[in-house]
Amino acid sequence: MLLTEDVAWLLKGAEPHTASAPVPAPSPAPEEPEQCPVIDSQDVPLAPGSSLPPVLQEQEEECSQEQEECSLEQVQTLVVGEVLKDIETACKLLNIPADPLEWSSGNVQKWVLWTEHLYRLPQVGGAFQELGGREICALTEAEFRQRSPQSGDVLHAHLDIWRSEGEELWAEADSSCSGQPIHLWQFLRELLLKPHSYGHCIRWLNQEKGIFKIEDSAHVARLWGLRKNRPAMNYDKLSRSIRQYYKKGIIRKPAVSQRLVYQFLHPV
DNA sequence: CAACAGGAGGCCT
DNA sequence: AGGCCTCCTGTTG
Repeated sequence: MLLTEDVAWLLKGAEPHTASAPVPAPSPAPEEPEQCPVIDSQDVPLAPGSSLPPVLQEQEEECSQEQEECSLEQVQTLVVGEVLKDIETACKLLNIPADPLEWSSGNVQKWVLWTEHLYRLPQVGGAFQELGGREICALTEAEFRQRSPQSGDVLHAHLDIWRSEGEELWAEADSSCSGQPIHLWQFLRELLLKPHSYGHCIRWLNQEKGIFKIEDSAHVARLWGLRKNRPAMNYDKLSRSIRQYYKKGIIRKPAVSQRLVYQFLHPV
């Protein structure tokens, strides 16, 4: 969760047009028109499972010495790749298009709720109700703050990232995410695969054995409810659905039963 | 008191 | 019919 937020500030500061420039249309990257769609960051020395911050620090130190442009570009490539993956995951989990311009008012509401729960922002209530994707994208940061004095600026920053990354993803995400309904076990696995985003509410105890623990039952239930459009979802009902998996051999209680700890039977 | 187990009925695709 | 959602009773730590 920290990562993406750090990334938000990093991107803001690193972008050529800083601060509140009145950007009318979602501005694609002004440079490198051809090679930017490469999401896979193979040229970057980063192990798949390793965390980002140490690398960033390393790069930034180099930045301050010399080769500012080159290092900065590497960092941006790295960061953009991570952000793209995060957005892609969120799209799948929320079942909304990656491009905010395509959002319905329901999608907007979902995104707001999701973002404020993911980053534990103060709840904005209906501040953005009845707004479609195009409308919320047209709002300035000031208007965001006006509608939500407490978290409007953060929401605006996140929407900015979605806007700049969205159109690259929407074709791919559209084909992969807006499909059949996701299963609960798939949803849980997706959360578990994004520990830096969801590790505070669900995490592996032993990934090899598929054993995981729900750290914040109410939070996980809320996210599941958002995904399924079930505002009344709670852990009591979510756990009942998990229990349905017992006889199907998808999830079980581990040998030593612990509260809020479950185990996938066919780990992947 | 919250998590846990599981029956039963309804709803939707 | 399968996969939940909802509501329920009862048990357990």
